[in-house]
Amino acid sequence: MTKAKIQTRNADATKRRIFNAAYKEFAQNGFAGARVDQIAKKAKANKRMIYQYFGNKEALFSRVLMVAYNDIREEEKKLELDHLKPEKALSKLVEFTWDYYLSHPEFMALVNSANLHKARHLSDFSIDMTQLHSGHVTLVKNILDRGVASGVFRKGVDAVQLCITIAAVGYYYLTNRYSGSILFGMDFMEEKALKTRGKFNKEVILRLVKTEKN
Amino acid sequence: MTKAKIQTRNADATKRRIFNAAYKEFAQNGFAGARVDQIAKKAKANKRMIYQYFGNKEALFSRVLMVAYNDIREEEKKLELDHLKPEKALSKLVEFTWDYYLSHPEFMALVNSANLHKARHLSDFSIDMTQLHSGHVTLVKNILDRGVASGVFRKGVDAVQLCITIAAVGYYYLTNRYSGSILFGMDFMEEKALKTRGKFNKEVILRLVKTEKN
Amino acid sequence: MTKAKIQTRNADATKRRIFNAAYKEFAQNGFAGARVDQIAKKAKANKRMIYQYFGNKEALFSRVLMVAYNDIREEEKKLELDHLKPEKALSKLVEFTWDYYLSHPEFMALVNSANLHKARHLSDFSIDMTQLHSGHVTLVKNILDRGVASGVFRKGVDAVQLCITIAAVGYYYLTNRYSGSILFGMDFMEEKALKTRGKFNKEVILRLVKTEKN
Amino acid sequence: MTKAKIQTRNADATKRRIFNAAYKEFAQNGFAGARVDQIAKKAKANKRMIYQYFGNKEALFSRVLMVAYNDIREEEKKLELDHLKPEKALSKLVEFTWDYYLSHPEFMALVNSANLHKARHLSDFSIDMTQLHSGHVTLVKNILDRGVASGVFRKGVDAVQLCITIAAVGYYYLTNRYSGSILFGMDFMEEKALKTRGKFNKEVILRLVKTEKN
DNA sequence: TATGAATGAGTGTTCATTCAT
DNA sequence: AATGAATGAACACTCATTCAT
Repeated sequence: MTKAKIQTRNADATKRRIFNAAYKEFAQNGFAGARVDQIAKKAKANKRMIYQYFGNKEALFSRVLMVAYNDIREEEKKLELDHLKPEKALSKLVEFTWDYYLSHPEFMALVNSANLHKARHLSDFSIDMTQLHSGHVTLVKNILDRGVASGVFRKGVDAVQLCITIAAVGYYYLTNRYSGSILFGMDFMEEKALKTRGKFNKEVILRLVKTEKN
Repeated sequence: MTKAKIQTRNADATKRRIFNAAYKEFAQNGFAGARVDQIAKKAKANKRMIYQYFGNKEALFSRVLMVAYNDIREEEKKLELDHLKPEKALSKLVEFTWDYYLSHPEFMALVNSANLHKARHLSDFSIDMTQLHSGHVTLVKNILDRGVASGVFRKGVDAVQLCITIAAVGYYYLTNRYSGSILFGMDFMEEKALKTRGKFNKEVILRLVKTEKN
Repeated sequence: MTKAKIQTRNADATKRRIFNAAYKEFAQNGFAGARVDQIAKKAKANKRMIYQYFGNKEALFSRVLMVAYNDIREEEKKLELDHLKPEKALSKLVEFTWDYYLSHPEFMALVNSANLHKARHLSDFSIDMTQLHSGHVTLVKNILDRGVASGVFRKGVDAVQLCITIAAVGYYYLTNRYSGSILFGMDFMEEKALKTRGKFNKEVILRLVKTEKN
Repeated sequence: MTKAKIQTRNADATKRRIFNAAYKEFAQNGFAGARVDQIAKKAKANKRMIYQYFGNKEALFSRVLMVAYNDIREEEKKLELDHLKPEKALSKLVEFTWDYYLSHPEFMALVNSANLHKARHLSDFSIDMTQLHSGHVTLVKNILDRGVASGVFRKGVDAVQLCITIAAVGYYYLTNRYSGSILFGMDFMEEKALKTRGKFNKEVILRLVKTEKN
């Protein structure tokens, strides 16, 4: 193994450590609240390396956002929903979305921060983002179409609006879990409460698309 | 003969100007990104006055949050939904929620920032907040109960989950309007898109609670 | 009683409250550490009054210093040492000095602060101060002279140096009581320790001036 | 070939420059009156470096105090008083103390400031300080014991009280040199006056401990 | 590739003092 | 005689970024 390779490997490792640290720091504190010093410290890297590898704080945040969005879609692909019946497929997607948010609360914090800054950190990768996401809409649209064809789903449900709603019902509950717990006087993160909400989400979506029984 | 007070040497007016400026600054930049200097400048007040009247940045943010939450409930009360038929009442509430978020995008930004900080700025007023909000849940619960009694709504829908969902469908769309516009490749804030979403929200909620036709 | 008189009386009372508050504040925090706001608060007076009555922070400090120096001499006069035998008189003076410092620790703090600022706050009253103090030296000198005349004190002890030393032995112990307690590993302010030191001071001074026995 | 390091990019040098500047600034203005900006300026260092190397203003003051106390003891050790006869040793110690205060007036200013703050800046190093100082007491005690053994010193003189008194007679005169000059109407720092006082101090201490002649 | 030292603009906060009534 | 509102400069401290090695 050549020296160049080792250096590359170390460089890659450093870069990855910085990225992971940045991911956490941005998620915990938002873009404005995140500290470059803290990222370097968490990454056990020299601060200078951050600038070497990522340019500056803003570019690093952009990078983190892009990867974050990519990750969720990557996971989604693994579901292989095309093999399932429409109703089951949709139910599983709602469940997946909820579970993903639940196990990746940082994702929501990043998205919120991105929007506070009017998504300007996304605009560099605008095209990639749109393309990446179109797969998601197509996925939902396919399920819907199959459901309509088999008569279990009603016609006329817009796929984009459905996508948004699937995300909304879980996202809102979880991103506002702290204020929610105070306002509603209950622990939003308690196991039972989470189970209840997870089930409720599926009901919201399915009642929205299913054909009325007769 | 008393004259209308000039803006100078008027404690109440200054306090109000500071508050309003803070409201905007926090909404635009989040808690961490907000600048006390900027608030003073926007309020055309001396920075010292901010500390005189509100203590410090954190207390000012707490105050802003409390008022923001109060405002939305105050507006809600004006709807007088008890006079309306259940279905109409619920529809109007969904519409109101959507319209309120639409005309007060700062509200969502504030709530997001509060949650980024784990709602610690709310905990000072925890009790007031809970009480304030309980009225909201009761309102929804009354509509639900009336609907069940008259047979238009199905039994077993949890009022709290419904409250959350009513908020969720509008909040998510609007708070993530910037990233959404990029991801879905459409302008989320375009008039037609807003109308479409507003209508969709109502459908989501009503299909969730309505009795199945036969 | 006329209105003018009441106002005067109130004005005097306010002035006195301010003065007393300033005395404490300067003693507790030194000149630089003292806060005008705090003085006003302690005095339950409007801050503006401080400037009305005393000009500014520096002038107020000057005033406090002058009164502080005056007070100790005023108390000293009450001792009527001329009626006592030289040895007894000197012993009583040492005791008085120690007791005064002990019961007026603020005095030492004020003097220290004055010296940190090179006594510029004293220079306005330079002449008064010198005159005031000359009485003190005279007092000691008289005791010394009487002692020499009666053979109990040796000749050639300088009155000024004696004055300084009488002050020094108590002042140093008390003004440095906090650092002293740490350095010497004992509580300088404990009752027994104070008694020991008080007695020691007298021994230092008397052995210094007394004729050698034969 | 190594070259002598330039002052820039030299952590140790910068740290030392900051320390020295802080020493002066604290001595001149006390803790409260000292300005961090001024320290940076004097040290020709960036303000940020102060925080990098010392944490904050309080910690820097603590550090300065500790070193200041250490320095005087370090110098004292060089005297090698054990080789001298008791009377000579004691006389030399009094002289040293006086000379040290005279050539290090900052030391007294620092100690005064530390005591104004109730020595809280010393408490971090409480144990070190006590231990450091115990050497000083032992030194004096040894001289006393040797003197008693050889019959030149009387029995029963407490070493701690003696230590305090040796310091007191010089410290008081010098720390209050500005007010003293005004009160006593003479220049405390004039060469002759200093000589007189230096001599007087020795007399105070020696008369205190020496055996009465017969 | 990597590092620790350094920077200047800025951060929230507090100060002594003055204004308007 | 008295007040509360207001000010601007200063305060301790921190930021993202760059330099020298």
